[in-house]
Amino acid sequence: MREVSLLPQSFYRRDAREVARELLGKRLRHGPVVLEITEVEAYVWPDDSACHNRFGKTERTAVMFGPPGRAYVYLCYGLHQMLNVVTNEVDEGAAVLIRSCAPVDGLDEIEARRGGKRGPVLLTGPGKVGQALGVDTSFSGHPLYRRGGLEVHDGPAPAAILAGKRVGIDYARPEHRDAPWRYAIADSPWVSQRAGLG
DNA sequence: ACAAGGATCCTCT
DNA sequence: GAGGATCCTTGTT
Repeated sequence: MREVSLLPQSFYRRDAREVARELLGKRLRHGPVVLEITEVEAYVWPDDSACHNRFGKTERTAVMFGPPGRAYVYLCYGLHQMLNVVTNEVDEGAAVLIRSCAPVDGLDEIEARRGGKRGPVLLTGPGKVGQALGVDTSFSGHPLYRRGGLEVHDGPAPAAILAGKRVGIDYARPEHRDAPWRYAIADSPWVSQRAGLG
């Protein structure tokens, strides 16, 4: 790929919604696989009844309350590895969920990990991103701003961004369930559940 | 120690 | 559009 251009830890030390919007177009890299981030969701501090921080700091969510710029990976429905990026200051539990990506490099590896599938179905959904990238809960706490292993690099800013409601959080209070904290690159085919984005 | 439910994906209809 | 897979985290007893 191009020049090494890791995002600094300071990039992540602010509100999750701001980090989420700016992560669009950036690159996730893990070994031969390089992905462009195309869709994200912000889970914010301090008041968000959809966020895992709603029970306070627990064993699982402790990394969310730690330093920004680290991975927060958790298991969903017993089988999906969900990759998040920790934001905000220490002791503030917030993160950005990576929902969809587009392939940049390592397509053979991506397709192999995704069962030989082709096209947008490869990477449009958070469980798919985790599988294609080859991450699991053992990556939780891994610093993304240092070289080695899973990394986040700079990338071209998108021309236009769409926002909409977050997906799969019907249990949250209305003001959080309906908040437009999901962001995607406009006109990208690599976006899940396009309905609801505007 | 237990029961409940989940920031999803795939297959089939 | 509906349902099952699959197991960990959490709150409660």
